[in-house]
Amino acid sequence: MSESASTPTPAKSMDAIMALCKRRGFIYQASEIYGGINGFWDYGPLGAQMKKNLRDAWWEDMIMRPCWGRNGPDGHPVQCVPVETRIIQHPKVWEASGHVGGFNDPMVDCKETRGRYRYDHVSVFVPENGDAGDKPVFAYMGDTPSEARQRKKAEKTFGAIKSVALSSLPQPWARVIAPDAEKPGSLTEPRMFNLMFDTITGAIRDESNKAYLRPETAQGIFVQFKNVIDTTRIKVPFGIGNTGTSFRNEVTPRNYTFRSREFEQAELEFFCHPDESADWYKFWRDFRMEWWKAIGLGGDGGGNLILREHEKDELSHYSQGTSDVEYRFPFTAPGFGELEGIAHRGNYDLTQHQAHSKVKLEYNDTERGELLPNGSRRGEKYLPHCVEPAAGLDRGVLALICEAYTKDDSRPSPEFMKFHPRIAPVKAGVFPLVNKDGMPEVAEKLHTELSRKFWRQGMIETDAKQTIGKRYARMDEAGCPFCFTIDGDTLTNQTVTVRDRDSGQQQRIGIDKVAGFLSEKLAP
RNA sequence: GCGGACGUAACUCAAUGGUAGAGUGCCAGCCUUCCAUGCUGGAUGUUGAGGGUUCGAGUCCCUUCGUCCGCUCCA
Repeated sequence: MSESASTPTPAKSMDAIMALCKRRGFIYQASEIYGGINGFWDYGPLGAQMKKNLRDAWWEDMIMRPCWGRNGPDGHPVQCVPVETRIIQHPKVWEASGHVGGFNDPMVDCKETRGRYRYDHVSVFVPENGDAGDKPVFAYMGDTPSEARQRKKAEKTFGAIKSVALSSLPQPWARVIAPDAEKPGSLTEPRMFNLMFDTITGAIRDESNKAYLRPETAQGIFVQFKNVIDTTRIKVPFGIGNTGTSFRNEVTPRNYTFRSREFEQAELEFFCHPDESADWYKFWRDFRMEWWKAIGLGGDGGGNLILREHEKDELSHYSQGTSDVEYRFPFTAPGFGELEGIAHRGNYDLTQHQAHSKVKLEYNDTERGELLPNGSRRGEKYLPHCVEPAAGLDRGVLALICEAYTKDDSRPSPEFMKFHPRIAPVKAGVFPLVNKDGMPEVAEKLHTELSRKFWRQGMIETDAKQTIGKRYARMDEAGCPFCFTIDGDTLTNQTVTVRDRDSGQQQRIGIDKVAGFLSEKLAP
């Protein structure tokens, strides 16, 4: 999450949004009848369809027709192919990727201040000769206020001091004063926080069969890079996309579905020549921002969405650039929470997997290298660079829900969901104005027709009970963009009214034009 | 993992240690020719779970699970 000084819109009530999501069947707590399970959430009927719509939109706009048919920075159409890789990979995949090392951070807690510190980040000021005798020594965290404060105290006690790692001191640390504590001896022994879930493959429970649930889908793509090259005719530059579930054993799942322990990612790894990678990075970064706006996060002039370029010191050593698409969630406002990261990863991952697997992953680019007398090129072998737009689909759903949630007490239906028609789980409602005089029959016929044509995109609902106002209000709450109503005139002139969710305004169109109308509105 | 707050119907919330309720929603029927506000009736709870104190616990105590806030974490 990051802060920004731009003008914040008044934060919506997260409690109201969560209540609506439960009430209307967007999101349920996982295993709710057993008391729930921390960090896991299920989708109800509307949520499941909505998330599918988001996933489909990503699949269509990133893989099947990338970037809406636009050319890339090389002047050619962007090319991408899909894969579907497994949650469980060979354990060495995660050693190569650095996750096995980096995901196991020992922590120490301070019993006095309740502070928690990365064990390997804690340093200690001790006397220069290393012998503190019976006196306490002073722990600190680099680059925090504790450093200067503890340095001052240490110098007062010992005069000349030096800094050593906490890990170099023998336990228990009875004479160590924790970074923000007053008294010595408050630090616990280091404890491991396993951020990757593990499991055992095979029937025999044996540590040697230990496997991990993936913390990201990306590695499955890198691991299959060579197969994709070898078994398709696709050429660099191109992308490989993958959607699927990942797991992170978050220390503190928080903020509704925002930080869940099980979540779905939509990741593209776009491979290109090193010389072109900076251009592709900028291209994808800008397109991804544009895409989120196009599916419904562009409200308020897009003011709740920002593209945040990482500072140089935030970047991994191999990266030439990383940006986050961030949304101003009600629980992060006035700050922002990450929806998607677009990272220039260089050839780090392919290099790692090549080294660990001992399999050559170089690409033979036959369109580069010196021109030969026969008119062909000598070719150039290289490890492609990679640009990675990695989106969180569950976070996307949550952002779209937060953005869509609208409270307007001047409306008959004060709470409604302003979903983009492409994302809305319910695409249309078909109602008889009153439940008699032949109207229900006409409505049922139109409902059947629309259902047959649009079931791939979402639900078409119908309802003849209660007043028309109540039925419109129900549709507003579900975020259904259009309602078609059969009234007395329909029976004589074959027209229906179309009600627009956001304005409440109506127009009449021919009943035979309804499918065409809807089709046009649902297009990307 | 620590500290704090909270947990009652599908939702929002009441209930002095003394018979678990309301509004909304939902269902049925009636009435209804365009925006939840017309009428009648109906269903729904082991008060998150488990234990304890008490003649009696939604209420007090303990344990546990979950949610929210802060710390921490966010590779």
